[in-house]
Amino acid sequence: MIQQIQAISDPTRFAILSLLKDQELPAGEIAENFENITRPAVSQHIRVLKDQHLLQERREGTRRYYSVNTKGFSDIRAFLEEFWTPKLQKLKTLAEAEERTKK
Amino acid sequence: MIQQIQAISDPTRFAILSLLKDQELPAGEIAENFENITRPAVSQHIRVLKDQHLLQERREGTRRYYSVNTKGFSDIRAFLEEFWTPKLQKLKTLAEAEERTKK
DNA sequence: CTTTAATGTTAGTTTAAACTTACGTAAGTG
DNA sequence: CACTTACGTAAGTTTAAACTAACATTAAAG
Repeated sequence: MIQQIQAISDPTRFAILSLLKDQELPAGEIAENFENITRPAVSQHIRVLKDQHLLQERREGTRRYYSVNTKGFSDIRAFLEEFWTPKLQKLKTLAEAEERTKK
Repeated sequence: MIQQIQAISDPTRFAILSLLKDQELPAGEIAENFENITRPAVSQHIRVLKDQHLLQERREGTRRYYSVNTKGFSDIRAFLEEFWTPKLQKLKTLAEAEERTKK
């Protein structure tokens, strides 16, 4: 799961994901969207994202269309939910710790 | 926002966040939880997380207690929600693309 | 006002990973 | 079956960031 977060954290891969958020595109067109990055580099990033199940592939002749795999984000989401949702136990622990240091 | 994700993506920082999920701890005790990492390294990681507003600090004498700043996760959460939530427009675009390649 | 405890900071080294160049492959086209 | 198109892969280089060792700081205690 940490590997999924690492996959997302790279700026280029983040941009690729954002690009594919609402559409599917072939690898070549994805590369055209970036001026400062070559096609092979994009290809490698796609591989990383695919390995982490964050992208899915659809083949059509020589073309390979990529789109975001919504389901791949569920683990990351669940993890972040734990940070977002305030825990009663946590608040209690914080209060106790504060109490202790006052002594 | 990409910097927040990068902050979380490092395994050591990820472990620190997990450790502080339900409790606050002073820097020294955080470091004690990791065998293969020195105290200065932990200190640097704390700095990165604090810069990205993912940790908050409470000073008590010479000690500095750290805990997770729930609010700091809101941007990341909002971003991931967009991937999680299936978009009607997206499904439409995917269908159209599929149609086009069949010609 | 020196001393200690807890922590932060800086410089320099090591390590990981992103990128480029060159080559390989697989599916159509004439 | 040569040729092209669209893409993937591998080797090697470059770049970024994690780590260590040594020094600095800040707040209490004697």
